[in-house]
Amino acid sequence: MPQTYASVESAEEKPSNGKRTPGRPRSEDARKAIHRSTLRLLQETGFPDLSIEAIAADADVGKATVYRWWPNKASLVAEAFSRSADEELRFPNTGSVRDDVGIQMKHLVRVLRGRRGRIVAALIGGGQSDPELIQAFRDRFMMPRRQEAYQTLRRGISRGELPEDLDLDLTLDTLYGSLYMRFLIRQTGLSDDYVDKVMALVFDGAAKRE
Amino acid sequence: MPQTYASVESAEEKPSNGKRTPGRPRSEDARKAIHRSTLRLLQETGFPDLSIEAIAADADVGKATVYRWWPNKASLVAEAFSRSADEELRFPNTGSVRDDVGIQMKHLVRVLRGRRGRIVAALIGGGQSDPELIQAFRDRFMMPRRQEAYQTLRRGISRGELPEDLDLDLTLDTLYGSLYMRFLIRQTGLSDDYVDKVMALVFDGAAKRE
Amino acid sequence: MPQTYASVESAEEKPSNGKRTPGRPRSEDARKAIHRSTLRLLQETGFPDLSIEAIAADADVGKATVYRWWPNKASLVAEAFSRSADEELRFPNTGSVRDDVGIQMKHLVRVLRGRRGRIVAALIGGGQSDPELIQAFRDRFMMPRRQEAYQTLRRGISRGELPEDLDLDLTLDTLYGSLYMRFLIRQTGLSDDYVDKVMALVFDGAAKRE
Amino acid sequence: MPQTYASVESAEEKPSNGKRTPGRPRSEDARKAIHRSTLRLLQETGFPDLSIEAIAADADVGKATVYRWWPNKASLVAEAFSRSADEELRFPNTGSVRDDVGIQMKHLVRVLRGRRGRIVAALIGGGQSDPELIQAFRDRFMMPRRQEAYQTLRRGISRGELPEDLDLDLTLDTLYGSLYMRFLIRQTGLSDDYVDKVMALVFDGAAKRE
DNA sequence: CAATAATCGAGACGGTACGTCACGTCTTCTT
DNA sequence: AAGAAGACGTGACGTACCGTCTCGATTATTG
Repeated sequence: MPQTYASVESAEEKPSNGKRTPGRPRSEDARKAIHRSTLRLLQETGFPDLSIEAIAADADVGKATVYRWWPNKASLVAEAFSRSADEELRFPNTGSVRDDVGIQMKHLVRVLRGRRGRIVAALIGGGQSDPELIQAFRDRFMMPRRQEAYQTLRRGISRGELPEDLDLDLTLDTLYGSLYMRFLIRQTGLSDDYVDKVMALVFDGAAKRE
Repeated sequence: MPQTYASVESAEEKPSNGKRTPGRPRSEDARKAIHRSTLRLLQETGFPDLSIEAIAADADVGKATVYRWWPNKASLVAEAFSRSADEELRFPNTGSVRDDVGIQMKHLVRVLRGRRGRIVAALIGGGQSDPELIQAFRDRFMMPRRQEAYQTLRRGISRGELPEDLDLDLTLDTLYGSLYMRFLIRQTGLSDDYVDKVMALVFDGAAKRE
Repeated sequence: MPQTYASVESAEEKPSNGKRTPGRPRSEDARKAIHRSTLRLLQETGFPDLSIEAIAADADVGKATVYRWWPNKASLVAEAFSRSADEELRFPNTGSVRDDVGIQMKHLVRVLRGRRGRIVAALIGGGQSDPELIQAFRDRFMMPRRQEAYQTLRRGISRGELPEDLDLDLTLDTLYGSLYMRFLIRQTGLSDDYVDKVMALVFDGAAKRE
Repeated sequence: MPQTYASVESAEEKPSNGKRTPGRPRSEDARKAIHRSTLRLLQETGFPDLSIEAIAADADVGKATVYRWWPNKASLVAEAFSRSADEELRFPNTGSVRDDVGIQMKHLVRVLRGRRGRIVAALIGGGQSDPELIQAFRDRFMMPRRQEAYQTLRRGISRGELPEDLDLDLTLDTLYGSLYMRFLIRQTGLSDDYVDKVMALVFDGAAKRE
């Protein structure tokens, strides 16, 4: 059966050796309709109230078709989300680390405050009780961006804007953790202005300079 | 009806104006047994798989008794958790802001990594699709601690350790956001050592000093 | 406890020996209100959907007050109904058996077709699965009338209108069974005209006279 | 949806127009097991104490399967009963109306006094507060027999045993009403001998012949 | 006049069954 | 072989009543 976890972690399904598998091929229409319905219903109801029954009905698809290709709700949501992943969260390269990171953080703020924010919240929220879901979120959404973030910070180091021994993960977890704190828990005060203040705090420090 | 959310946000149930409410009084035994079973089953199964059916059975209580006093699973968990809320997360007063905050953060790290961490994760996770639950978490768990945090930071300001114009919420969201980033999303690297490094980063800044 | 079956079969509760029992006496208001609510709700919902919860609420009475005085729903309904029993179903004495019985049967038809018919149907219907209820119906409603019917038929015999060896129960069961057949099962065609035709059939016979 | 009352009144379920309905077909095993359990439990407990929960458990069937096909307990019982309906209540053709009707009435007496009597009582009793149930009883149990009864009486008319203007429904309601009076209300005295006496009374009349 | 006693209303209690919903699996015909 | 359709057994949902209980308050008789 193809619904092993490989299909969640990588989008590879084809054996890609000349021969095609016999029988009716998988329907691309069904796959797309399921993704579309998943994302739409996820925004409306949140992860725990999202039912596969409803997805199948909404996508005009048999329930068995969903179960044939995805082992559980989490992997379906993770895949649907990552397919809709955006180019708008790429890091720019302006010549200034602070600008590069600040610009990207503001893009993220826009995403989180928009309608896709509900999906991100659903993924992280659902992930608290579903290890595979949070894993998928990390692998498919967070890590690709973090790779770029590393490069951006390293450019800053090589330009002398940041110290050579800077702990990249620590820095990024603190910068973005500040955003997620307001997004997930405080659920208020998440704005471009806040990004500027977080940047200033983390780069310059809270303590009084002597 | 007592099952409004007021009863979750404040522990006040008694009208306490001379007259008692008529009818058989609420059973304290039942309330305690329900709390106990809730916390126990929550650790065993996680929030989404926690069923009120199971709680009632485990507590030797009628299902209706649960529904009579709590409008949903979320509020029940929130209340049960906050009743077990800890003295161990108080802020000390050592004479140094950095020490005070650092010590408290390390206590929090210990809680999050321990068995009560599952409950915190369940509350924040469940709260992503239940506004009342995250509200309850903020009001009952987070805010009491934050009040102490404000005082601790203000002591630091008055002692000259921190600048007078310090944005308290910004500072705290960044410090604790860094922890929650690793607790909720990265799910790794949460340690006393990490607390020290976050403290150093936020207080002294990431940027190279001239 | 006073709720033995004596209290259903006879309305006698008072010991009626000079001494009154100590303590607060039973409330007549409550008893009447319960009877009233019982009959009203019985018409609205039928016996199986009649709940003691609803009766108590409707009568502004504690549930325990109902349970204190009646052992079950059946006895409550039977008593409430028999208290409302009518003078309008007495047998007249016109000098003709056929007239006497016909007039009474037409009165019964009017009762069955009216709003009290629902109660009779509820009693007989409920009695099919509750021996005490059908027993109460027989004892309290049917038998008092049948006693009068016997006398009416016997008057007819002594006047020579009916044969001396007439089986009274057989005759009455057939006359009234014909009505109840249309009331309970066929639920149509129950009218004064039908009474006349039943009378003619039973008194004169269906077979062709030679 | 198939669970309309049409499916109770007529046994027709198949559309039987060339095409089958799509999807997994209804399980005949489940249907039979539910019927069997219904009849068995009905005899044991009576209609009001018969729970669909218990039927489903006894039949090793999901509760939803019961609710999918029957709108309520009443229709389930009615259908289960009518499926077990008997050939033993057919009218014979002996050449004498009185014999034909008498024989059939005695068969009915045997049914009512036997274990299937409880079911008949449950149907008529339950039907007093459920119009659809009594309707189903009439349509499925009573009317088929009454059609035969009409023919039997008409044979008697054509043979000159009965007058040409005989009111068939009146006659049958009176004959059978007499039996049901003793079955439903008096709950005593229902015997073959009683049938003979009812026959004599209704055919020859109660009044004294001149 | 106080003490005693049974009632009253109110309403919470542990239960049971309700009828619904979604689960994940299955069985059919069609593509 | 995959598709849709939809029935299947399972089990939790939240609700309604069951009959019992525990309250304070009320209303009588008894000492």
